[in-house]
Amino acid sequence: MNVTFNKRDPVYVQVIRHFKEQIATGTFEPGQEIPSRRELANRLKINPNTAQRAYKEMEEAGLIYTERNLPSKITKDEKILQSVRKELIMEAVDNFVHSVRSINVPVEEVLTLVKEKYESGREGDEA
Amino acid sequence: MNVTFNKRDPVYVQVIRHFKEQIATGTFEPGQEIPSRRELANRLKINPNTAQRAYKEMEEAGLIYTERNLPSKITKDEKILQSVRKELIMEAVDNFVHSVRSINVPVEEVLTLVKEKYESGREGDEA
DNA sequence: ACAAGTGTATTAATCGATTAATACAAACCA
DNA sequence: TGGTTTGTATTAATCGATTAATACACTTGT
Repeated sequence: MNVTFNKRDPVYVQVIRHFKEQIATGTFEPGQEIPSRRELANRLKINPNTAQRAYKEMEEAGLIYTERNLPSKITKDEKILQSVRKELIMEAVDNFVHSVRSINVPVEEVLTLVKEKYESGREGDEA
Repeated sequence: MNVTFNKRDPVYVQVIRHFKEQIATGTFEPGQEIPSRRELANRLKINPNTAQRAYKEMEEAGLIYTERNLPSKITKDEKILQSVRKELIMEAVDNFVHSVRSINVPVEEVLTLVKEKYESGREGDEA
């Protein structure tokens, strides 16, 4: 549970992003308990309401669920879990293609650059 | 000179981006005159100060230059002109690779998706 | 000389999302 | 039972970047 915040995006957005990445990589199991709002706030040194906001949006998106006032858990819905990965990928691809298209970069050049860049930092998996 | 603004990014940032794209694609020639601040503001329906801010930042970056109070012009420095394209591309590639790495997408899958997406919308050149 | 168009600088207002404060309700556990 | 921990809701404050208002200086062309 290590998150480094940039100051460009809102904290709650970055928290959501972090959870989505954990889900997409399979670090979170279906049904797994996640930290309480206050617990997460303590760990990340953020305001409890900010944690709450992140959790609330994730719950509305079906990523987590809450029964009574027990600690929230990762959804067990495999469809949703898989779609998280797909959506993260598609979003990245869409943004990227849009960017390079707007400056007329040939597709071959694009592919070469991506491949090189991807393989250049190839050790372990730092986010 | 057609710009569609989103409401996520500041206007002046989008204006700069627009000019950079024009430079990167060669739509602007070295030394070419560009619209005055007020003229641009009129065309784009934005505040003159917003146009000024965009121009000021572009001037600081060496993209344009101003002699006395004549209309500003695109720089003639080929080094800078070329670097604009390179930087736009590199920025896009960096962001993209970072995104897909953080969710462990294999490079082959990434390349395939980019290629497909890139070639899917293949007609004319809409930004 | 004058009018209209440049670029520039200083200062102020806006504006909205984000973050925070606080209180409430329910459940669990010792 | 009582204290602690859940989740939740409502409201308020903050906060900073972005945008806007205004005035000035200079040049050009008629």
